[in-house]
Amino acid sequence: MRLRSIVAPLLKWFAKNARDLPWRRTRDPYAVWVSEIMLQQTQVKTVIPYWERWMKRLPDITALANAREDTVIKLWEGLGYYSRVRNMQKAARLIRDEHGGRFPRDLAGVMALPGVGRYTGGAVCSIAFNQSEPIVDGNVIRVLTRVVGIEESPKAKPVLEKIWAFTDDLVKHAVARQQPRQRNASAFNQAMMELGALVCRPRNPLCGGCPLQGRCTARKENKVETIPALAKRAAATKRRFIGFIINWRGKVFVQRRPSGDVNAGFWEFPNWEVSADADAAHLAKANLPLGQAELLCVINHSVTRYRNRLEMFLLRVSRKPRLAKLHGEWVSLAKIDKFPLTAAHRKVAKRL
DNA sequence: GAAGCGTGGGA
DNA sequence: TTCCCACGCTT
Repeated sequence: MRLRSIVAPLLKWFAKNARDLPWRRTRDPYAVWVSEIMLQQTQVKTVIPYWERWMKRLPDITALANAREDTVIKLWEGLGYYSRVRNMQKAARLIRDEHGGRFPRDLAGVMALPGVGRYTGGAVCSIAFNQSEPIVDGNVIRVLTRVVGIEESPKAKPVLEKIWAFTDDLVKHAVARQQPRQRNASAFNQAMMELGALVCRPRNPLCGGCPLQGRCTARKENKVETIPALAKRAAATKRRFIGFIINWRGKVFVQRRPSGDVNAGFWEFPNWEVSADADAAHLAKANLPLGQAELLCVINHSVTRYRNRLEMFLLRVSRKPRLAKLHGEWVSLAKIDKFPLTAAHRKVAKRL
């Protein structure tokens, strides 16, 4: 197939242009897996310090499996998608208990871990073990739709399956032609993603520096700006929250989100959702003591399709209030940094 | 303000 | 079984 002719120039380009990223200096499947989970949701620049801190504190499966949940969650604070970090610890415990602590070595075994799907399974198997498993992420989709000139939306199932079939063929071709001591399944998969990240960017791609420019249909037909076809986005919903910093003798009250909830295990200041158009009278009826509180700040915080507005009030009390219905702790401001807070509440804490 | 991004749970 | 969307933060 003609598409196979992209493999050689791509590998050559990658050998010269690959970024020196910390997780590229290891083939430890645990380290690769940690980096892949972090990279699913966050850009490289942000992930680097998180990955380095994580690997220092939890250098292997055993360390992660045996760590306290608080420790693990704290290491993830600020990355978002917190169910993934809980899945990672579940996976580590599963490896400890069911696999004798040894990371699974095949695609089915890796994909059986919670939080690992087709992409991450293929990434770990190709990058850590150099197995010729294909991977398709946003970068690969962009590179291939452009090179091949696919104008239909890659969200459509048959289109996506076609892209998986292309990469599957390409990674096997890359391995078939590899020289001894080369790691071409690893290099090919990373090269596709690296090209998407550095050259074949979503906007303003650097076609002039692309090793595939002579083979790219989108470039030839002047469709680089319209391929891949964008999906229409769901409308955002506005939500409004009222929260309190209850300050008693220099300590503030924080509560832990229960397991099963969004952001389970994270801490936050007491807060409630109120209707978007609630005014002071409505809030008074809800028994919220706004009268004695001063507005500290308003945090606008976007989460997936929600535009959240969090109004935080400062309430100073001289007697320790009985907050029987709220399960939480009084912490001094100096110690608030030790608690994993959700992003919006971390912003609030920074204003204190 | 819009776009980007894998997995998994529920429709 | 297949499809849709929640999940969170950054640029």
